[in-house]
Amino acid sequence: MGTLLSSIFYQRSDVTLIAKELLGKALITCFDGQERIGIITETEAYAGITDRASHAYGGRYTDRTRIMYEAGGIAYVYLCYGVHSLFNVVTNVAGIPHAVLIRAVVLPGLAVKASKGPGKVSKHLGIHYSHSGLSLNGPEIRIEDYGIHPMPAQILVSKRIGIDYAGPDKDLLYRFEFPYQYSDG
DNA sequence: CGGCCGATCCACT
DNA sequence: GTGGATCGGCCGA
Repeated sequence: MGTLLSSIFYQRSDVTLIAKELLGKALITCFDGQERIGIITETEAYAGITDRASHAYGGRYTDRTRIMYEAGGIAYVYLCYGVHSLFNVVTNVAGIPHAVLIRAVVLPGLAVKASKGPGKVSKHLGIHYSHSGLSLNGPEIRIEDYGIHPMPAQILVSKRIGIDYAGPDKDLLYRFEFPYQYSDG
């Protein structure tokens, strides 16, 4: 049905551009033989070591964050508030820890049900923080282009959520929404 | 090793 | 609008 995204797509340097271009793409998971699809409708960009909202701010390199330093095209998933697994797309080349948080998808299988909130996205797609590091071009997780491409004017731009600790960077306009309504065809 | 805190969500007021 | 749940990760001692 769709076409996989190339490593070139993920490894570009403009993380906000990639965050916008991920809108409308299909995030597909297959765990326990069950395939689930979500069309991405909301993203946030996290711009690496200079971004106070990023886990990699200041070059922080730990067992958890080292995934972000790998080459773009893999998943960075981490546990938030001891409850929620939050799913990110790692971007840029190896050594530059950029990432895009997927905040919302629409789920064709649930008849136009939206899944808003990054914790719910992972819950509905069966993603767990133990999946951090998996390829986005593999049997468990993949992202495809289904030919859904929002016009720039359709994309809502705003501040990121839940990062009030990030000082001046909390006001960066790094959140992107595409008010897409799924319908058959 | 202990303590603090979070890229959230839900129930309740 | 507010507060509690809940626990791995991070940092300081």
